[in-house]
Amino acid sequence: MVPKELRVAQTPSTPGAAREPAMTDVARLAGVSHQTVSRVLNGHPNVREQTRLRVRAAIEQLGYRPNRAARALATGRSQLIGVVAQNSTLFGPSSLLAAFELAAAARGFVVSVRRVRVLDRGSIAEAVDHHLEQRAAGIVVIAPTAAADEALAAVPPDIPLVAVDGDPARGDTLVTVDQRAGARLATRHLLDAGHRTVWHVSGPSEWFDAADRERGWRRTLEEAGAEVPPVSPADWSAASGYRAGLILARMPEVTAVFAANDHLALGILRAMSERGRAVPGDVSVVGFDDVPEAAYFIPPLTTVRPDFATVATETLDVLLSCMSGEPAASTRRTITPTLVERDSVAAPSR
Amino acid sequence: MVPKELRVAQTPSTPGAAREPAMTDVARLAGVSHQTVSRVLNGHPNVREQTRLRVRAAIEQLGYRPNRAARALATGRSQLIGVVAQNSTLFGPSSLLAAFELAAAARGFVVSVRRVRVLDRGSIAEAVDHHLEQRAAGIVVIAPTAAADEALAAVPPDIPLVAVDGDPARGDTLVTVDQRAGARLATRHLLDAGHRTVWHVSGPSEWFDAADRERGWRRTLEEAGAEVPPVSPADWSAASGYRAGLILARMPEVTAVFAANDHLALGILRAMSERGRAVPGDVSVVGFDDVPEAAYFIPPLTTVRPDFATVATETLDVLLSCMSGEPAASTRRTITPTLVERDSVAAPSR
DNA sequence: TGGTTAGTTGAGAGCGCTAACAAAAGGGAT
DNA sequence: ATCCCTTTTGTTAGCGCTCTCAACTAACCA
Repeated sequence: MVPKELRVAQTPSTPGAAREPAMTDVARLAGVSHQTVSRVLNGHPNVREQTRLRVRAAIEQLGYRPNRAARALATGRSQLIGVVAQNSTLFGPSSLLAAFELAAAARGFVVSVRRVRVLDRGSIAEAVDHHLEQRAAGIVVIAPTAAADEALAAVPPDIPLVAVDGDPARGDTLVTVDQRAGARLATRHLLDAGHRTVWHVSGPSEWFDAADRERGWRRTLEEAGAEVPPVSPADWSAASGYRAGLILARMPEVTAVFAANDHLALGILRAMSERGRAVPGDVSVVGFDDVPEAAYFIPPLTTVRPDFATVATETLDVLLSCMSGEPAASTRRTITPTLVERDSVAAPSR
Repeated sequence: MVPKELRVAQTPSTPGAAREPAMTDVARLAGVSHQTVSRVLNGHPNVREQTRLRVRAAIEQLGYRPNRAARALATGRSQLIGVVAQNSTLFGPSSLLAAFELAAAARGFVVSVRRVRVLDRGSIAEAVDHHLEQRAAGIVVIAPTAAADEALAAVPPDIPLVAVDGDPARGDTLVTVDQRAGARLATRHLLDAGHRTVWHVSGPSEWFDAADRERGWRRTLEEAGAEVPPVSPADWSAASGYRAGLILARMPEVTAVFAANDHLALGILRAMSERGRAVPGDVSVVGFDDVPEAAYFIPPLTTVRPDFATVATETLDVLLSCMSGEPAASTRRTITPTLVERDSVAAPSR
């Protein structure tokens, strides 16, 4: 049953090198041409069942794996998706990234991540360039700042590119969390609890998501006819939330705070606790992100949850449809977050 | 100054296709052979300065980028490092991953990450196989469980492979945080504060790091002649820390707890607070990892900090030395963590 | 002046695969 | 049996790069 070429195929002509089996080795063993092997591998329909089986057996026996580099070279396109992300362990970006990698792998893509230290124009451009050099089939940029968006303008338009949480004003492909809706949810919730107004500790203003959360908060307040207090600027860290919280804690008129993310909220919680202001008794707090630990803050934090897994799959979806060259399909997706109610919100004491 | 072939090079023979410039295009424009271009690109020494400049100018002008797939095919090896990691947003693994990606990029490597949902043998094997198919130059596995380690045994020995936080009993290349030393630091610290003994809330026992932290804690207690209380088993989550904490909080004899990570500690902190046991007044708590928010827990958490950036660079270092085929160099590295003292530890009240 | 060397460049083959075409091999219907 | 059509298989030519080896140049010493 097994062809006689067997021994030949197992011992390559260069005995010392012991190179990986190539397609021709499989072909020889199966007694077919390398092209037939290629057809079997790529699921080409016109191959006789018997032949297909023989080829599969040969592949199995030799432990053959196709060489992706050769395939990429021959076809001119790779199965590689390049991702540009920022070097942070922030919950949002990293869970998004993880979810994306998983989703891409499930669809047979390789993902190569390039981290950038800072989100400036040069770094982003360098990272994108790197992916272009790899002949990436598509590029995903998770970099929600204006500088990043500028860098994206320089990318040749023929390569599929999706920005995640980029400039909402951006024309082309974009997948975003509806930050404004999330902020509205949080602010509305506090207002509905009876608070006269809501204070805001914001993220770094150069981030689109921070800016949009602030905008959503402001708009909601205005619509409700509530006073719009000055925002407390911060970055995303618990440390800056703590600093902002220390000030807010001294102001008796502050009864409700919307923090731009959960870590900021954690810092605020601690500042309040230190200054003897009870949460939610004296001050109500709402966060954003729903980090897994938020339910175990003191008190458990009411927060806004964006579904990162959905963002990831939608991103892949958009990218794939761009890659298959159907730009007609909707190239913008917006994911609306939900409110998770816990114990950090109550009616004001007065 | 500019050669006359300029126009020819700019308009490729197939006007419609407008393909990316290849090495021969550069060569034509610079008036040299493609081989010389290759030499310039690879920093080969024997190229006349004038020629080098001419080639560089042509590269610049055409916006040429070398095709990595072609290079990989020709040389038989890629500049790609495959990473197998688990699909989690746990602080340790994800900061390690980020640091590694950054370090690898700095050394000119592409890193491709393959996430696995569960750390069982099959998943790990599949992920490793995937990287093998890519002809990865090296593989890094961040999967600290026994099942993962078994899967690694099946990898052909000629491909450089480094396990991070793998089985300490493992023979070959391995980079680990010295979990035992960290646990000792934490336990010792609590003992030194005057506690009769220290209770432990552990991570999932199939993780090597969890097992090792427990082992370090137990050993330290034994050496000090202290009673070894039963461990409270948990996973890494704040939720399970909370559940364990609820029980510990009911036991008056519990005055000191060492949690296997900071999120567990957070859950414990909350359980204590809920049951009216003051930290550190009634109970002292120490965590592990030093997540950025730990300083803003209530109270700020004393914890053990493993330096993930160092783990990442060491990992790359070991991998690179394996790849250059010098197995003589130390293939095992151990990173010793440090204790970060904050406010969650005090002397027992009695 | 020739011969020897080192430095510099070019020509050609081949890495492992796919794409396009060409050639067999199997059915009916005539 | 002949023709045509469909299905299956083989042949050939690249993809863009690196490698090996040969060829050319210039410089040096005898």
